[in-house]
Amino acid sequence: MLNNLTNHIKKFVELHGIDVELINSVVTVKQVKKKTFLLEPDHICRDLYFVSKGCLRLYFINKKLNEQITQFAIENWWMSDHGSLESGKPSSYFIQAVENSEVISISKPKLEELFEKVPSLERYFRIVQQRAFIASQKRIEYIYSMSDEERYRHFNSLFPDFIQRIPQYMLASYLGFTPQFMSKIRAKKV
Amino acid sequence: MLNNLTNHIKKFVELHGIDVELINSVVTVKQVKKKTFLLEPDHICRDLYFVSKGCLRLYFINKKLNEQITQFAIENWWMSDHGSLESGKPSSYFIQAVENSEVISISKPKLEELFEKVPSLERYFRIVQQRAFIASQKRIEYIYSMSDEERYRHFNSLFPDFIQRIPQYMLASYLGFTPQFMSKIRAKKV
DNA sequence: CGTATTTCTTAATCTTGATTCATTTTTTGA
DNA sequence: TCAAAAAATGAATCAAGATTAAGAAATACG
Repeated sequence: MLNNLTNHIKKFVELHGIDVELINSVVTVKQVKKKTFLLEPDHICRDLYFVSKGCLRLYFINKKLNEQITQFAIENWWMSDHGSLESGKPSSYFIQAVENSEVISISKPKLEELFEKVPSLERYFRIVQQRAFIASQKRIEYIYSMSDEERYRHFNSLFPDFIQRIPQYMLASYLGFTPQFMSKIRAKKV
Repeated sequence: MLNNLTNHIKKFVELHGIDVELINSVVTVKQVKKKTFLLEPDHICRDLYFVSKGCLRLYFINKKLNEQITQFAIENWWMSDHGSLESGKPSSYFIQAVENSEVISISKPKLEELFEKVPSLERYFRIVQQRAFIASQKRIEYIYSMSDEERYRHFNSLFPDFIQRIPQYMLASYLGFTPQFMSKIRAKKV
């Protein structure tokens, strides 16, 4: 649904009818099946993805050849490899659909054009970017102030329904420990 | 130097003479002595700080009653507790000068006003915010893909002159390990 | 359906970096 | 300039979580 995006934007800035049309004219809606890749390593990331329905994950393969998830995006979140997008250099990340999803994508050049035509989008993305930064800082704070076990329990209490949506090994990866350790603490809980 | 700020902004967006005047009319320059606090826990963070000279650190006291540094800011970096600034809730952080520094500060309401009068600042802060987010994500990537020792060596090779400026225990804190462990790997190096 | 693949669990052993406590070195400021 | 405080080092012991290696339980899908 195209409206999901512009409705989200309207929560932060005013949009006129013409703005909505302009935005909708440059984005594309994609239905992506579970396990589909939107980005793979060695490719330059050229798009921003807005999750209108479903769930995406961002991950890379670490030295021990395990998947390391660094981000999830669910409804109303943006997903991209901002590093690659900004620098134009090849990514080392995968972006993959965790569930069958609907994604609204916009290319970087189209977004730049939009900024000229709809200046209030600068503000929208400033605010969205700021929130992402705050969340990211909060995450670093948690990494440095809680043990893995504490962080697992904390995450559980904050996002009880999200953890139902994804396999446990993905949450273990996101939280930075092994599935085995996760089983251990879950067993303890009872 | 007031110019440090506007010169930095000009690297990202165009500013007219009048914009520069508007900006300079709402910011304040402060000379802060080493160890001075710009923010303390239980206070609401009301300002953004631009480091024109010197170095600031952002830290909190963790459960084990140790200082946990989450950010440094040197010349041309912004520093704030964005979480407290945005929510208006009390901070749990300290912002402290690591060296005698010069800081250009702007209050949140004044910044909001500025956004109305100088719209290109929206773009500037969007870009700056985006870079901060990318750096933050990169840091999370490093945390999850390197051992503490690797991260120390990596940080050393990336910022050899920065590590000269700060006490080692602060770097240990920032990297998330103890000063004792840091001594150990430094001793090993020879 | 029923088999193959994916996901989750258990347990034994091993490693990295924390903790504790003592000592040395460096820096600060009266 | 020298005493006090701050910062860095060292070594012994300890703990959280990784690794390895099975096996069990879910889920997907032909």
